[in-house]
Amino acid sequence: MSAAPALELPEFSAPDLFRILADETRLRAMVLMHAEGELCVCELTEAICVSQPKMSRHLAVLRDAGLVSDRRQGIWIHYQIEPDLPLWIAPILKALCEGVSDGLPYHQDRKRLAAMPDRPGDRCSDQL
Amino acid sequence: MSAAPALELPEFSAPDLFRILADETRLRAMVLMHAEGELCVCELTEAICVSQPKMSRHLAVLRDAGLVSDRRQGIWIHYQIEPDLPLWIAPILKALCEGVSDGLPYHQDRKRLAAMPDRPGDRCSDQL
DNA sequence: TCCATATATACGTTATTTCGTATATAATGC
DNA sequence: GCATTATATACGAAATAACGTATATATGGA
Repeated sequence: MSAAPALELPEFSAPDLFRILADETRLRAMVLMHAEGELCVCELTEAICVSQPKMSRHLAVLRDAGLVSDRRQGIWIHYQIEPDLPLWIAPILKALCEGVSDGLPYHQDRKRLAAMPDRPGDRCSDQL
Repeated sequence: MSAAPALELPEFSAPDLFRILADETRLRAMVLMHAEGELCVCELTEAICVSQPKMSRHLAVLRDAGLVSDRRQGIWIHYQIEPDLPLWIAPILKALCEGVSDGLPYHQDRKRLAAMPDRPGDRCSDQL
C-alpha cells in the first residue's frame, strides 16, 4: 500500500516543501536521486550512511509529500524524484541540486554509491 | 548591537537554509523583501498580519543566519535580503520567489503593503 | 528629564520532529 | 510452509521550534 498514494496531489505550500527539505538525510537522498536517477533503499542507505529504518522513514516522508515516487521490483523498491512535480517546485530543486552537488557531503555520497558492490539495478558506473 | 553580526559568514548548510525558510512568516517576509526591497519592521508586520514580537523574532532568525541585513534609520530598522549571499543560495531564492510570487498569501501581502498609509520610507507606490 | 514610538528579548508552555530499537510486512527460493 | 532478504512501521524518549505575553532597549521630540 505504498506504491500509489500520489492520487491526490498533496496541495503543496512552500513552507511545506522547505520543511521537508530541511532534513539532511532527506536532502542528501534528493540530491543523490537527482544525480543518479532511480535508486533502491539499500543503495541510498549505504551511500548516505544511515540506518535502514531511518532511510525508510525519510523516504516515506518524501513519498507522502509527492516529491518522489516508488516502484517495486522483486525484493527491491526503487525511488526516484517525481517526474511531474508542480511547476514552481522543479526550478527550486534544480537550483538546489546544481548548487550543492560538488560540496560535502553530496560528493562523498556519490563516491560511496559508485564504490558499492552488488547493486540491485546493476547500474554500476565506472569506479570513482 | 543588532546591526552587524554578519562578521563571520554563518557557514551555511543547505538543510540550515531550508530549515530557516520552512516557516511561513519568514518565507513571506523573504518573498516580500525580494519584491519590494528594503522594508522596515512595521511594514512587514502589517503586510504579513503578524504581531510585532513575532515578526521581530523571525527577522532576527533571518539576520543571524545572514540571509538579511538591517539598517537603522531613526526609529525604524530597515531589513533587506543580503545582497552578497553565497553563490549557491541566490538561485534557489530567485526560483522560490519567482515561483510563488503570484500565489497566496504572497500576493495579498503585497496588496496590504501597498494599501498601508504613512509608510516610513515614503515608498508609497500607486494604490493596489 | 519625561513621554511616545519602534523594535528587541526573556520566559514558560505547547507542539513538532527526530531518533534508536524492536517488530511487522512482503517477496523469493527451498 | 519455512528461512532469508529487503523494506516498512510502532513506540517512547529526547531534542527543537514556535508562540503569547510581558518587559526591555533605543531613538526622537517636548
